[in-house]
Amino acid sequence: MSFKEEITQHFKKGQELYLRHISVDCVIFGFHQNKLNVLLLQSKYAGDWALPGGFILKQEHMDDAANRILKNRTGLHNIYLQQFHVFSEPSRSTKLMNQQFLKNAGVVMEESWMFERFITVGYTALVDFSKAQLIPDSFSVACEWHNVNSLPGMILDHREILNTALLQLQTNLNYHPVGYNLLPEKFTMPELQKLYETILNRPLDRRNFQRKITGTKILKKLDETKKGVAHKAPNYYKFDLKNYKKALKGGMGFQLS
Amino acid sequence: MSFKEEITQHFKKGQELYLRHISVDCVIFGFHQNKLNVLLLQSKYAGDWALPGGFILKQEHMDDAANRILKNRTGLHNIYLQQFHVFSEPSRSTKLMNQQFLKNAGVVMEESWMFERFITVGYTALVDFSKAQLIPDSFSVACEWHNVNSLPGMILDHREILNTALLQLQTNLNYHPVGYNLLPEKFTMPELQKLYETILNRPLDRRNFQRKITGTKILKKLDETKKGVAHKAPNYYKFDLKNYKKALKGGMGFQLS
DNA sequence: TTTTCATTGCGTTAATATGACACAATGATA
DNA sequence: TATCATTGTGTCATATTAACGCAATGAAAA
Repeated sequence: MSFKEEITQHFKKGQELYLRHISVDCVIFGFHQNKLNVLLLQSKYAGDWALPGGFILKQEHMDDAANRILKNRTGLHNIYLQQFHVFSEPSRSTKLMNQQFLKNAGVVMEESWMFERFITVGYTALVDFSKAQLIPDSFSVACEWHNVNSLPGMILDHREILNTALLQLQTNLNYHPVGYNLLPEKFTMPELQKLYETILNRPLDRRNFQRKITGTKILKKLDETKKGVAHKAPNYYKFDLKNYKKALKGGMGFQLS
Repeated sequence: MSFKEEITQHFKKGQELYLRHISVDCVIFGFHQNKLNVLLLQSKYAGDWALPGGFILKQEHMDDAANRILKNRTGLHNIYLQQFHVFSEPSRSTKLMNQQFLKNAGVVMEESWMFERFITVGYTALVDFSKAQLIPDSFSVACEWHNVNSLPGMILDHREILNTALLQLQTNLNYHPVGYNLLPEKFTMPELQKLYETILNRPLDRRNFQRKITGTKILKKLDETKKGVAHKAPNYYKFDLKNYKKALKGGMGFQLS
């Protein structure tokens, strides 16, 4: 099936499958080798990059739609994924923009549910870079991680959505724990600190960080040190899942210095 | 025009006017005489109470829709009103529930955009109880303030929406100022404290409260004391609007004891 | 007029949290 | 065996917080 046929099919089926006017866009942050990346798709014909997104099935919970999108792009599931903001600027997408996209694809349509105005709900997640199996959707040629400090051109208001998510991630770092399903089962304190530093984009005091994190009780210290490393071997920790999840809801309430 | 005609008209026009599947519900808190109230509408035929809500015009920003609803119910505008959560449970409203509502109203319709599934965006605001001119919408017999501690039966998931808003209001109290367009131009420290205590539903230490609020610089102390009161006359304050708005965005960052 | 007294403004103190830094222990590498 | 970057633990001055004391105020009571 050609792309033209595929997309035409998709557009027709979509009208029956999805709620109109509403989309979901996911800002999926990935952490790997002390870099904070975000998952982007390159549009087959627009050239610019887009957040992984999609629509809500007529009988689907919006959270499930977001999880479905995440799963389809990365193979990951059971990830802490949460809505953070609704973007509803009437001019955020226009009929002309959407038609242009199709024209580039060689498809001519006068009317479609896709040409109508969309309000989008932003979701954000933090995943383990290395565990994700990236798969582009049918509109895209590429599905890649991009460093948040060097982002390519992006479609519509996706840059704004991304910035909002990043700001929110940084703000929430003081109140909500981070790291589960992002770090390996066992990890060291310096590894956890690097994660925080990468998100905040600034250095933290090693000793104060340890004191504060330890104070939250979200960690369990293991009777094991990392092997085969130069210099003093750091201790292994794992998350105390019970307290971790409690902190996810209730907050941890400390300020990072 | 009878209600039956009116509602039939409304339903037909709505299809042209509004985005489908999306609604807005406002949790409008009102403060008056040291009580925290919330604005509710009583459905003409359902009996239960509902949050003031509505739909988004085809070319309207969602924030504008929320402000329009607030304005229509209370006459108030330029109020700090913000989205706080999207409620998208597929079963939160059903065709049967909506049809039943109409049947009660004596209107029989087989199909309507109103019967379709709705995702609703919750907005929250805090207004001056006494400045609001309450006006029910055409679906409602009453538009009244209800104390948050004694709420009546509510339709759909409106109770859950309200609870979410209240929790969020309490949580945000540590980071965002409250009181502007809620207290009179000039107010006393005990009055401001009462507002905080009412929202948090617990007493605060008078002296520590004053020290912390003063520390945020959102207040300007006036050279004037309240007249005609028993006991020592408290000083008047007003908000330093510049710092207040800065704190609205950036946060104040203190914990209330 | 004088006294009473609930309330306000300002201050104190102890406990706790924070930011900045010191130092010994570790263990692969030189 | 010595080196040395890194880790674990601790110290200390300062800031913040929670809890409370006390004199000043001024309408109401005596």
